[in-house]
Amino acid sequence: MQSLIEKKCLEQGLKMTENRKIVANILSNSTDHPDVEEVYKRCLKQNPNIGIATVYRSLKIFEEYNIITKHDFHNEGRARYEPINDDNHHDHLIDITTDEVHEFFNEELEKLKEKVAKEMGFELVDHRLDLYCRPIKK
Amino acid sequence: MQSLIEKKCLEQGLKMTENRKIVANILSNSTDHPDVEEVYKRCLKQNPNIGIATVYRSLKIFEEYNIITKHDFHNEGRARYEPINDDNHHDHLIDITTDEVHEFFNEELEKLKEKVAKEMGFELVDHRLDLYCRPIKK
DNA sequence: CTACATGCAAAAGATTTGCTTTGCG
DNA sequence: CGCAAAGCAAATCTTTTGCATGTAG
Repeated sequence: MQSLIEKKCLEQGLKMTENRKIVANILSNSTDHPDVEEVYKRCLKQNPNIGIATVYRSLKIFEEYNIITKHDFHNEGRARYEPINDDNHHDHLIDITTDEVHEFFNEELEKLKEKVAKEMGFELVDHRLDLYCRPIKK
Repeated sequence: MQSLIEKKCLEQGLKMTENRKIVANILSNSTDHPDVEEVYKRCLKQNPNIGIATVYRSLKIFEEYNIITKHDFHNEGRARYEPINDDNHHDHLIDITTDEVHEFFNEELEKLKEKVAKEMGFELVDHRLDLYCRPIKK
């Protein structure tokens, strides 16, 4: 069955090789914002011959076509990826005690971002909000 | 005259060597979020013998002591720094046509961040909001 | 069939580290 | 004086690239 990412690639006219399908499917089925090394490891299970350069190249292309997006939470020095889902924009809340990433969406927050940009004379093209938090102890 | 960063270092009991003073002063007097290479270049004017490793080490220490903060706008693969000024928290609006970084502060936005975190059962420790924008043409 | 994707290894860029010397407190 | 800082070069880590070969459209 064809993943959403794969579908978007085809719409954009990207050549769908075996490797690109694998990378696309892995990202489509991930909810944990994996880094490149992790994506590579998961790819190896489906194609033991894939090179990490191919993984880097695939991710870069998908990103250029706005099919996936890159993150650098906590400036950890290594990129993490997640699929872009147009009707599911969200921000991130990172639990600093576990490094777990939670997604959230707040309409009011979104409107406010637009408003601030407009007030400063800009049109909002993209944005990134990360909240680094500690769980409230009972 | 002693910079704010230098003062904070002393408060924390950090050893203030000539090089640390130089790095501290440069950052205190910068408003442009310079990257390490740029900080290094500015240091060289005051001490032609300083090594880039020293600049990296100083920045890292200042960051650990919460005296400065690191950014990775646009995932450009290279860290940028700015001083932390407790009574001057702000977010960033990046003009994608020029890469200029504008700072802004919006009380409502700040409150909303806290509120969202609390609703999810977390205490907000740190946060990062970057708006990537295009100037509105008249 | 042809242009583009791939694998591999080497290169590049950013940052860190080991070791010896220097200098702050 | 003693321990942490600095300089230099080598090491490390992540990402990119050159080149010969394979493959989707």
